[in-house]
Amino acid sequence: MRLIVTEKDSAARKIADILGGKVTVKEHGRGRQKVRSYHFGYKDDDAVAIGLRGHVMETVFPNTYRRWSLKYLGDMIETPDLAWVVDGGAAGTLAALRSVAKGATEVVIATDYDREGELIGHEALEILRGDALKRHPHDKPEKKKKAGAAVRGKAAAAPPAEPPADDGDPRVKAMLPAAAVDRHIRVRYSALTREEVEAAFAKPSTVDFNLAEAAHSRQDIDLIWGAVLTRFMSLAAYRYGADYLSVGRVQSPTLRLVVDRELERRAFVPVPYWEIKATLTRGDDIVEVAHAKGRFDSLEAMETAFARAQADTAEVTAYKAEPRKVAPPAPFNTTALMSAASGGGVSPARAMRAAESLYLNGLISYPRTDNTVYPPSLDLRGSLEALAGWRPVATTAARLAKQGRYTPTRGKKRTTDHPPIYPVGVPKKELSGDQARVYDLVVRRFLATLLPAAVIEGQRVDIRIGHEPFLARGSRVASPGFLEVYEKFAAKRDRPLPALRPGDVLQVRDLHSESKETQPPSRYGQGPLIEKMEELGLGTKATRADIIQHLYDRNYVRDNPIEPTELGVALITAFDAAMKQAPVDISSWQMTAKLDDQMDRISEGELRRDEVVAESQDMLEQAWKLLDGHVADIRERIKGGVREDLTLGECKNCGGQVRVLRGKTGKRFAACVGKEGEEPKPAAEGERARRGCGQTFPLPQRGTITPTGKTCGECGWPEIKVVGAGGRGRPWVLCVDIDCPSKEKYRARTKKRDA
DNA sequence: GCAAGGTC
Repeated sequence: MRLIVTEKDSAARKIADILGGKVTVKEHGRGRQKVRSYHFGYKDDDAVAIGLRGHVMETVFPNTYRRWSLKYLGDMIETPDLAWVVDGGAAGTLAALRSVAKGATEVVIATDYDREGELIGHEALEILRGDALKRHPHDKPEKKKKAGAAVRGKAAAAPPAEPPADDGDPRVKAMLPAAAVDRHIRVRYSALTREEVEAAFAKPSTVDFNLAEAAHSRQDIDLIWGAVLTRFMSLAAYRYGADYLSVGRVQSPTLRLVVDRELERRAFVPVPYWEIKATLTRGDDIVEVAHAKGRFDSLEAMETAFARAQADTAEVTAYKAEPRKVAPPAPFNTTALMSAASGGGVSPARAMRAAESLYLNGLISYPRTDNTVYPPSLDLRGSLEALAGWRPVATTAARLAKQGRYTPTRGKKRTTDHPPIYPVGVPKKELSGDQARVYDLVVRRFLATLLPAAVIEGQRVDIRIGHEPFLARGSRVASPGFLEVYEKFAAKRDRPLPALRPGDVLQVRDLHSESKETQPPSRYGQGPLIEKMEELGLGTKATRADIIQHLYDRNYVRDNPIEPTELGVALITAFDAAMKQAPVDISSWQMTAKLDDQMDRISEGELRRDEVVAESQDMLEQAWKLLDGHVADIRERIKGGVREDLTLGECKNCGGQVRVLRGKTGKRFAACVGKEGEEPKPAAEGERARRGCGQTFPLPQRGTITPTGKTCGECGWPEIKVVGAGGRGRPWVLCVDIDCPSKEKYRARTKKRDA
């Protein structure tokens, strides 16, 4: 019997469908832990395909390091004593694997065709062979659990097939004879099409253990760095428990991008400039023109030109129209889809969730991919024929389906992991919310990649007013091409000028100058940030949206476009201050670039995992020593940052600071805490001495509260902005004064509704 | 209570 192990259930099912005639599905376990296996006949033998759920092993520290203490950090760096063990959450999967592996004579590793897929394949072999550790070898065996005891987490649902008793052997019991595992076969496919899967099985190979080691080194380094620096920062700043300060190879450089941009904005000095604009008419035609020079750097130069442009009429001196081709966009990979969705108001984290549901419902292909080139094996026509049944794009899809050949666009990234994201089905019921938006986007992008370029006529008219040159630009869609379905930019591209010819005369309706200032660089939106991360190699297709979400959850950033909190700024600037003498790349993206380079060398057999991890430990040791010499500074910066994040503005009564505090029940409220350095007032009997004038206000209990820096026009108390978690929803601006007259209308409305 | 990477 052949045992085929894939990385996910959908791949196991698809492979069974392609290779087998009749497929029998068996279910193992219950509820969320349910695992399916697919049984079929293949080449005169039985076969079973089963999907793991991603990684089934993980890197862990021994329990001796469980306690958070600064005195362990040196040991954690120098002798991390990491072990590679079975992931506790994978118990259900492994029980199912054990049950279907029984009697297998051949093992086929069919995990994803990328670096992590290779490691997952290696994990499966370790477990099947009985080499995998159940727990860290230096940890004591866990005590037997009482039968029927309620245990939280995934492990609880493990069926009894995996013996719960610890017989002292730290290894998982072998599922197959070593010989059968050793002569395993590795198949590699980049799309789950008949053509590719059959070709993969016809050209078997073996697991690339060097490539798997490369991924394994990343796990080790990420854990050591993450654990040591997270503990150091948290302990340095006295932020324990739920408020810990996380640090990581990917999250910290990502935070740095946001913080650096904010610091640039703060350092920005605006430069004034002027523009001259005019409105011209001819009958019903209106033309808005601007001085041909664009920006005037000096007021004098602008005024001179303005004086020379005094006239009642304007004359067209030239008119040019040039067609240019606008190429259709490349197929969607994860980043491009996230970015496009973000532009349409769906955050990357939400878009990813919606895409996941669409994929599980058979509407789009696998949503985690780097690829932007359709593999030739893809059934483009099949998708088009299906889309011909989806009303919003039916005519375009039907027309394309009849076409003989396709020359789809190609992006720069061509990878082996999965095909680009494209529609594979049509919804039976109408979709709603994020899913509707993401599906619509995927469908339109797909059709766009198969449609011809758009032809846009760019227009420019030169006009003289008085003695000065002016101009206006316009554009006209000459041939819509892909814009037929991908109209995102079409509106902007169809702003034609009226028909004008040299010598035409127009009336000057208005001539005015505008005084402006150069603008600081703008904050990152979630879409552009995810693109920047991809460009720098930070995170992966599957993790970038989560990493950004994590920065929100840790209160390092807020709002959208993304703004760092003072805590986020303090964390990054504290690092930098400590690293001044001897910079170590601990919070920069170059650290990842270097790791990538070393992983490539491991996969080529030039370096070993332990060498790369050892080098990384040396680097961390240097960084830690520098940080350790700056504990007090780091503490002060972070405390200051947090205090600033909680300070809403000035108290109208006494000029003190209004700050967010938490009550005994955990509810937050705003209170005047007095001026900086103010002495606490003598306390009444049985009460604590307090600073400030005693003024308090209730606050909304949900969302992130940020001061706007302004005061309310009606009541004079500080104004705040409340934004949902993760930058979701529309920000709500209000003043802290609950009795402010500006709230009358709102209150009247809600009262009526509640009544 | 730590990371990032898979997947649900």
